[in-house]
Amino acid sequence: MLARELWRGDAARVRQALARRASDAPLEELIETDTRWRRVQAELEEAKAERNRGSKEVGKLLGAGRREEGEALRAQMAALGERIKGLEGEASALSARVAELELAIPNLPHESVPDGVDERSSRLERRWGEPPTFPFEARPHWDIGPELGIVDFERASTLAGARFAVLWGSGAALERALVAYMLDLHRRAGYREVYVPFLVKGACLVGTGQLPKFGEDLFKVEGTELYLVPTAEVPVTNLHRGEVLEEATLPRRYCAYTPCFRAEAGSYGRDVRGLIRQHQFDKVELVHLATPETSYAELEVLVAQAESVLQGLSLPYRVVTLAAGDMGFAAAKTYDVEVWLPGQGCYREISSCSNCEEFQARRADLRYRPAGGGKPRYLHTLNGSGLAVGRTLVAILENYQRADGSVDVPEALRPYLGGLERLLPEG
RNA sequence: GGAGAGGUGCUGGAGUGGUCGAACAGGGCUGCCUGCUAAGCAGUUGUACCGGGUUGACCGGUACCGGGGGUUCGAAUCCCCCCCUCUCCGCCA
Repeated sequence: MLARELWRGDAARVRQALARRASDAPLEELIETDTRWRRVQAELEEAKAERNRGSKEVGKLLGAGRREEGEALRAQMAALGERIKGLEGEASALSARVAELELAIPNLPHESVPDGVDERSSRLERRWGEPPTFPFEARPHWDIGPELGIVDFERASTLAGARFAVLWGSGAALERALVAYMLDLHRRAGYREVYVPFLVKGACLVGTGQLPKFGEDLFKVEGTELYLVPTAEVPVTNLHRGEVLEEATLPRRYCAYTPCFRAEAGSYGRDVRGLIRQHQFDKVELVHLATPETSYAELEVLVAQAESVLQGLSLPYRVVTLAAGDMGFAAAKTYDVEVWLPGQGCYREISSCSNCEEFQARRADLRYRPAGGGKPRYLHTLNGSGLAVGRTLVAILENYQRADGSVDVPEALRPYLGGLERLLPEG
């Protein structure tokens, strides 16, 4: 949510920023409705002030035994009450509409974000590692996994339909090892691990920006008001909803493992094979809460932390800055970390690290009290994957594959797998 | 799931139709006093929104006593619905 002063005071600037996003947000309707609301609100409050004065007077007159005058004024106030009721209805309808429209305006892109509306306009920041060369044709993970007997799409389909996977044996263990490895790495870097609910109220999703606009991407549990989390960003960012944190406790850096559930509406044709796009996947998430002064420095810390996971696994990757029109709803600036996938001969997103500035903080009411005292201010929220576990598994299968179909286990993971050095056909 | 109790400001805790944004106490802040600390004395101390303005000094107004609706000239106070917390019972990993 944007600060109201922003579009009330400088609509042109907001209009221009939204144009960079190629956004169809209802800014003009918002401004117009807001103007009408304020007009009615002023009228309403004036009427109420009059009634408050009159009602006090009624009490006095009746108390003083001046019955006739009191009754006359009472009747007058009753009439005024009717008018107030009408204005109230009008004002609350307009105010509700303003709130609704406000929630439909995305965050404004940071000045350092490149122009453009899709990934072709992303700006390459850096590359790390060399894509491996193979003396054979590199194969995709959807062949490698099933042949080793550790990834099973057929049985997943029997259980739940398309876009699910069953992991067997060392595949399941590898998934678990990755989660543990990532969390340990983050904890050593000073992140506080947190375990959170996998079901959340709608208010949390409004807080982070998934609702009200993107409900079709979510799974809602029938008969309840709860949603399956699409990312740990939602419960973790909402942890301090309604709180005022002391500046001395910032920045806060949290990490959390959760499964993530996404309906993937509107992505029917895309990534239909393999583990890349699933209704359910594991992810370790990083969330920072920071002051406005430090949030962009924190974004660099965050993306570096995500990168350290890939470095630890010796997986080649690159970092790009997303274009203004390619970012998520809540983000002001986003770095994508893309891992090299030999089976597909391209870099694929494995982490997305964003600074949402105060956009989510306003929605979720996350504030801090400045060190010198004074009024609470909205803090800045950041989040990033560290990393998407399923896609990391994909990257390992494809980058560590061998001619005979076996797959080496990255050194860093061996302690988590009882020293296992290589994945061989099993089952 | 069943029964009971309760939700008031930073905290404890009064208030059962008007003079209550809310007694009193604690805490915080300011000043006095003080060699320092403690104690004491005096004052002060919420948030959001709307309007005005020397545009975040200030002035006026409205709202807020768990949330929503109702009764009334007027609601923290009366009525209805909902949520949450606590205690006991049941069930359960």
